[in-house]
Amino acid sequence: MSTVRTRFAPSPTGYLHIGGARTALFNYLFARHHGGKFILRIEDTDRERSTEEAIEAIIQGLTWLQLDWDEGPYRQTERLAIYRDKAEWLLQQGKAYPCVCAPEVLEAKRKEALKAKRKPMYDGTCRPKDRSDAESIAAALRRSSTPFTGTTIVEDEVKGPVVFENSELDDLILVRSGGTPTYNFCVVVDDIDMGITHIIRGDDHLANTPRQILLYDALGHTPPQFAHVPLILGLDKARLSKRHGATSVMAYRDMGYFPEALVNYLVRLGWSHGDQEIFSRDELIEKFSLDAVGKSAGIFNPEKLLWLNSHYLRSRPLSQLADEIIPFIEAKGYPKPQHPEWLARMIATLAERAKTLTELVDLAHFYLSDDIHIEEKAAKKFLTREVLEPLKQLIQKLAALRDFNESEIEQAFATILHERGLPLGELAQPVRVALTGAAVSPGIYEIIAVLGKERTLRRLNSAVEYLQRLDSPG
RNA sequence: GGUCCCAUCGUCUAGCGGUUAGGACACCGGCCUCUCACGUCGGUAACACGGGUUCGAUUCCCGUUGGGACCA
Repeated sequence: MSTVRTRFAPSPTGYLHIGGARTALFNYLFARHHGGKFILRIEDTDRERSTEEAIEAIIQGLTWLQLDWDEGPYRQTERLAIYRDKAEWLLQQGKAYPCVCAPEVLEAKRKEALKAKRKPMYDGTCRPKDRSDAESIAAALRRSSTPFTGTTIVEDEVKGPVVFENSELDDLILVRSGGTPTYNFCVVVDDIDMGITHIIRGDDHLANTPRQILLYDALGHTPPQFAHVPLILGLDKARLSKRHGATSVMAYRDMGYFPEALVNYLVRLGWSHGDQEIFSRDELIEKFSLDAVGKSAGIFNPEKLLWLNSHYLRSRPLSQLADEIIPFIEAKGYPKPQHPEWLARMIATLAERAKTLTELVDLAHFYLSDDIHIEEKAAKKFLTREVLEPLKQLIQKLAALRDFNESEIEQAFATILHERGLPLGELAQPVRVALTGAAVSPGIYEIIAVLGKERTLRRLNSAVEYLQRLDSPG
């Protein structure tokens, strides 16, 4: 019995982006579903573009999403000897040959082919006509085993069988003249070496797959199962990239998103399970399968992600939110609240109104700071002469409360309203403006209770002063 | 340009020959209500086009169109 082994193999040229994260997620879920292993491999043979920071960033992203891997990170740059050995072996087997064509010559031929509207393919100049002996491996190596006829079929788990004419495939470069192995060669060698059973990757790799299959043959191995998942597109239907806004996974963390929400969003972009929208991690592992992965590319929809995030925000335990919100409070420059319990009470009034942690902090401004700004429009509409007396009365009543809790506060309001024959709105709105600076906020009693007697009275008193100034012109 | 992939509401999708074409996000309205939000009820909105196959096509096949990817 062969256990399932999948891998995520990013090249460390930048942060972990949305598309990569989904590929990693699918690999992770598939492995977990089958009780197999999920392997992380860093494809850093392109030394020009690979950086240590990028490796760190990718690891950080995967960690944040809790896509934990079982092996690795392996690094291709640590495996160069293996590629060299394999190349040598292919050479000895007569399945590869040295190619000494000068890059300029190849380039010229390519341009010529393009001009003549022919497919730019290697013309096989260095291909051994008979059984010429391989001299130097220092020259670029090309695989010579590409058949001229027949077809190579990719039996894809997502796309179904995809047929390629072998005549369309040319001999590909295995090792460059400088001695560095090429991408296609390394992937195959690594996937064989690491016992990968299922290659789940973006469908931008589909066109490379037939050549890779031929390489598996040359190396004497059966190819693994392939599953090419569609790419994620931006709003303009072009492949998702930086110009479509935030594409870095960590940027979403910084914007106050939860990893659960991002995972839930990404998994549903291209995969479905009937009508279900919300999935716990365990459910995903239980239900994920490749045959429910769609064939067509999906457009990244930030609004749905936002909705999912608000869902997770609302269903999160308050104590956890109180914990998670602190860095966001500090990032906005507010003093760090000293009492987690109070913070939890504050969040309780706000949670269903916020979609992200960042938004939660913004909505909490009047709790977090006493330096509140009263919106002019709101003041004009609600802080009018008529409310001066009711406001004064409210201050008295609130000041007299022993238990400053919601029901006591509500009682105080009720008494005043009853005595004066006022509807609640006529007192609640002015108080709301006085306490928060705006005409929109959580329920008035909860605000007052959370703010506490002292801060409430201070703000109500300044509102009274403001109203008295209105009354004494000049 | 060549090769390959793809095509259901604006978006993500269900559908696997016979459905009033379902759900979700977004949008619009009602209800709830101290504002906002949540919640709830309802609404607008899709099978790209043309040929076949079939008693019957959203579904199967072939084209067209459109989009995407790879090749440099």
